Amino acid sequence: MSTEEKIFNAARIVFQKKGFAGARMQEIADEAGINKAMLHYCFKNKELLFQAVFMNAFGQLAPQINEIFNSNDSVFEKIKKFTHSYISFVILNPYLPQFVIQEMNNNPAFVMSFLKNVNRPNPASLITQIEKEIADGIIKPINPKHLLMNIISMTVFPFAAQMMIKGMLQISDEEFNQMMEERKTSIAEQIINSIKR
Amino acid sequence: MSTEEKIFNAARIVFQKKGFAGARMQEIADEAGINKAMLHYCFKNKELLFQAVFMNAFGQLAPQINEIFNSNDSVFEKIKKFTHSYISFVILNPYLPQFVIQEMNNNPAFVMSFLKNVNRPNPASLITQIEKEIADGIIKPINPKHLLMNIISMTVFPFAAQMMIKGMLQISDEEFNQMMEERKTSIAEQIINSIKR
DNA sequence: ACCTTTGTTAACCAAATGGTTAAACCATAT
DNA sequence: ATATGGTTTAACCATTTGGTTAACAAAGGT
Repeated sequence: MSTEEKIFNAARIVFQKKGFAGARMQEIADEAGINKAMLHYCFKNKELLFQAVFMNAFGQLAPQINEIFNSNDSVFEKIKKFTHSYISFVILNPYLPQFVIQEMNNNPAFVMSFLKNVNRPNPASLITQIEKEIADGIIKPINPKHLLMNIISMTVFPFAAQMMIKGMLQISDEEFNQMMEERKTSIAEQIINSIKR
Repeated sequence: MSTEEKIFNAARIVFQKKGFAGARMQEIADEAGINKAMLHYCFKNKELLFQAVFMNAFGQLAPQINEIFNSNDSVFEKIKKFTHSYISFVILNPYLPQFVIQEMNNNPAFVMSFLKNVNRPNPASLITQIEKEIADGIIKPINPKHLLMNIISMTVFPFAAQMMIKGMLQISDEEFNQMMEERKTSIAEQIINSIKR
């Protein structure tokens, strides 16, 4: 593994755990097992190193989602595939959702600007499809944006608010993971059940 | 308004916007319009000032939720009341959810310890009630913890991930607020619709 | 009037932190 | 062998940041 990769991986770990403001360059260097000066040699400064990590994190999520959003499946099929593949992915990267959400809220300017350039998750076509299936009588009338919000909320929130959920429902790590496995299918069932004619 | 109150309010604003690590004592002092030394005179140090703010934030949420969770209403009634009152409250304190979630994730040790002492949102009795109504045939069979997770997710997530939601669905502040108004009732309808016999 | 307690400030301090530098290291081509 | 180029490090630097101090003001009790 090249030094640049070692740094990047270390940075990902530290930034995702502590956020931009809470992360320390020294801690990233230690995690990577190299001298702090190398961080600046490879990535210029904290800001740019962070951007590399953030873009990468976001870049992993977006295309996956778009692929499903823009396929030829029915809405029900898309919901099933989305929840399943999203949860599978996030189980392997549990810090990602909270990380992205936190930094988007803490630095709206930077994020909003880059949301216009990079290929962001774009639900536009899915929204038209939902409207069409409503018109065709396949789905009960509902505001498509609310429907999307509900799907995303149920899927992402338990990961983003992991500590709160665990504390409140008093569940262990194992039980949590098992519930997330169940949610791969249960969320779609739940949603479809409430909107199908 | 006493100096202590001025500091506390300023601290709430700054901490909720930037988080513990991102907040600067000087910025809090400026926001309060007083000298930085007063922060330490009144609250000893950053840690304690933060704890005061966090406890207050959490303390505002918990009892409100418990009141509903532990009332004599039916499950459906509780769901309606919860979503309505929670969203009403959070519209007035939009930074709260992300703040609490962020700091719980960034500092699990501190939070978990205090979750055992302070009266936390306790859904234990609601869970038994759900099990009973399932047995009575009022509600379709469902894991009560998943049901709770779904309710909380749909209610809280749009506020916690405000920037992401706005960016993704391309909605303005006004449109966002209007949707949150709609969700006061639509979430409960959605959920009840999917679990009622 | 005078002392004591409380509130408030400007100036200061030590530690932490992001960033730089100059020298050393090491592979490779000549 | 040696010069050359990129790579890596220890030591250093400037600024920021949480926290302290000592002086000062204001209020209250005697």
